[in-house]
Amino acid sequence: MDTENGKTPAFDSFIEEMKWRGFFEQCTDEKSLTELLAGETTTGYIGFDPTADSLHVGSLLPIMGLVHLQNHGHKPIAIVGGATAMVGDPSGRTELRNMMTLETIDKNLEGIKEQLSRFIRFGTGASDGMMLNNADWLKDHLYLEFLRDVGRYFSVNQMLTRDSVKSRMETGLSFIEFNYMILQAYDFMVLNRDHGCRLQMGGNDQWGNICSGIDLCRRVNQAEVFGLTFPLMMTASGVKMGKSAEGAVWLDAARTSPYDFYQYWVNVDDRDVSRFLRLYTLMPPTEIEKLEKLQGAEIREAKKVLAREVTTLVHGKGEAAAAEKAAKALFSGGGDDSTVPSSERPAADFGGAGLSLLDALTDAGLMKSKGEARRMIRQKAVRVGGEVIEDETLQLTGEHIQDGKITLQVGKKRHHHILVAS
RNA sequence: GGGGGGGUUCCCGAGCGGUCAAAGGGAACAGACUGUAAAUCUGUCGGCAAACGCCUACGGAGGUUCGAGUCCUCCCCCCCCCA
Repeated sequence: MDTENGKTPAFDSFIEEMKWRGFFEQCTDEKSLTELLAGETTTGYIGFDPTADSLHVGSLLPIMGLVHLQNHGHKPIAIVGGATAMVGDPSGRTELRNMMTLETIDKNLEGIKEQLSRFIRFGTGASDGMMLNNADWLKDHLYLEFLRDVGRYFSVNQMLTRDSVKSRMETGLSFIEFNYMILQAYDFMVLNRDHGCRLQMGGNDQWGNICSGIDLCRRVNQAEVFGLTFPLMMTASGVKMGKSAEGAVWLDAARTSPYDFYQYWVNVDDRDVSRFLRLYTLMPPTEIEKLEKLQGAEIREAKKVLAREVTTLVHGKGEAAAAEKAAKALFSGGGDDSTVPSSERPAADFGGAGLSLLDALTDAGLMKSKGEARRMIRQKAVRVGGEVIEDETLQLTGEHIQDGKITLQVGKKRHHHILVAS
């Protein structure tokens, strides 16, 4: 099997690497799947929900799954669920999600495509990735036809035993959600039929849906296909992966700046570092194992490597280096701080009475409201030019400008520079 | 179709007609301690306001009351049981 990026993988097999890196949760038939992967270029897919026009850190795990698949010479397919997003997957949810309009979904698809192409090499070669929208084969079906051709293969009895359904028996499950499983199974069947896809991967909450797809492939295509699931990612503190103070951590630089993205990873819990290095970077095992040996405060070094690696994967080397520089300037002192999150204001704003600190904080996005800004000041959390401010009514004037900028800081970690345009 | 139980601030969840911006817990944020970690302790946690206070919120729309998250009517949604 050739590896097209020229590097020799540290692992002989995809499965072996997935296991070492912590991606492997369940597999439908590990032995046969291993044989398949060893013998031929295998096509595998993962579905992504276009519920927003950007993917977030939560999607990074499946993305990396596809990346590894491709690195081992196989062909990854990313399905964007244009059709299934209209239905809403009940897996892992407690209530019916809001339905999305076709226009929104279309818009979101574009953003996601763009992002995925930074991780996966798309093209027409044997192991080049493909991106497909399941609306293409789902949207024109007639109900009766679909029931007859596909619905006949599903046993309600069996569907009721699926976790995603069972767990909703108390809170309720609408018929439209109940059908999600069928649609996802149908996706797999179509991919198998039209693209020779033999493997579906996904989070462990997808197990039931994946199994349904495998059954359908066998029944309709007489094909043996496989499923592999990843563990559901929680941080050590039991929070869903990818949440920060400002909400979700996005892969889109416009939504989450590379600086904030970098900070997210530098700030992970000690207990998560090793796991994350394996899951979210492509570093070779020997290097990761070296970092895993670090103890105490040294773990910070491992976090920096983690942050740099992941930021590089998502935003590129340049942005990662800039974020690292900014972090160094802010937390270690000295260095180039030109890439710290900033905004611009005309010098005139600081003439006369000046600009109220409260407005400056809220405009910079450091605070959601002036009330919050006041509270923070009372708690001695706000610094201007490094000095703790205790006066809520402070006006920013020329005297606060140093080197053409005013530095704002909230708490230890949130920084912002107001660049004063002359 | 009939009967019963529900819809509360980010989440869970309590809430006698006034003292409810609403108990308690979680999450989150800040301060102390640290290592931009964890744990711990303390504080904060709808908006505007320096403050008095004003505004917006308890599924939706009306109503009764000096006064309603709390009572009444209608509507929407969810759960359970029966048909």
